Amino acid sequence: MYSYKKISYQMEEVMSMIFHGMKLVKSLESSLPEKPPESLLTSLDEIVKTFSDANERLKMLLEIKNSETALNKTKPVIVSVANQMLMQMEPGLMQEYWLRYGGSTSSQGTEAMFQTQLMAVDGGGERNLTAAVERSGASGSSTPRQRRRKDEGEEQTVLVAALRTGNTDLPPDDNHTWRKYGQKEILGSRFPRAYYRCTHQKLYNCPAKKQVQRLNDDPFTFRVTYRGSHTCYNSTAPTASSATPSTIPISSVTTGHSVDYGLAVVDMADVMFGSGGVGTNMDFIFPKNDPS
DNA sequence: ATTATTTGACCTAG
DNA sequence: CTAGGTCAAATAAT
Repeated sequence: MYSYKKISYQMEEVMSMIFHGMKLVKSLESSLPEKPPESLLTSLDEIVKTFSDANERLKMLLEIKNSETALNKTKPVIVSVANQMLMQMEPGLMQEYWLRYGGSTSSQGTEAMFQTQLMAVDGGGERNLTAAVERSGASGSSTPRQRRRKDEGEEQTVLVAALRTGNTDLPPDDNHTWRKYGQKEILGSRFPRAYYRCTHQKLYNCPAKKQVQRLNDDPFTFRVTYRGSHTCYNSTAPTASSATPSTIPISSVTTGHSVDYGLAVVDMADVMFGSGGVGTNMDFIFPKNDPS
């Protein structure tokens, strides 16, 4: 049996794959002129495979979803949902495609990209759903645990002020989701150092980590050190309107570069599958503020 | 029932 | 050996 948590988690993976695909497209696009045919082929292969995988995965998810909710009206709508999501996620990319492939007012380019994949949903490809979904089964119990190497790329240190508002001043909140995995007393520091890693480390090897250390002299300030940039595309939405920086950078030293996407994939999954209980609310098709 | 945090053990570079 | 970083089992939170 599948829980809904599981499914929306799977949805996250699908969205991540799509993001990755789009990234590949962009990178190909920017280096298109000076690309030798061989490497062009390689790039295209990779892109096709990425989207194809996402397509397969999405098909399975929809099969599951449809079989679990006796209702059946999702299919025609999915395309527009995908479009809507893409517009939210990558307006820039959409625009590019409109210009290039002569779309009209609606998002033709991207629509075309996805139509092929999503139409296939109707084709009722009977697949072994269970096999692919519950893959993470038993493995060799004694893996000689690989140890971390030294120096994992860039490093960025930021000083942030603790929140003055009332209570515990501990969690400075950037726009990523972190999972604490350790805490250590540091020699010569009055306060412990906390270790976090990206929550979506599982969504294939997102290496992002951070350390949070309260300053000795100024307990109202934290030193946050970031290591590795996110390869997951699941930043929590920094909505343009809600510019409430709960975290105030005082100063920063940067040696790296990171990409931020506008909307969390997690939220995408919620749009499509809802975050609530099982089999409820088929209105997930429309935006939250839909009048109806 | 799943996901997150806590915390001592464990690991590795120096 | 020590110090800092990470793992993972127990525990808490949702």
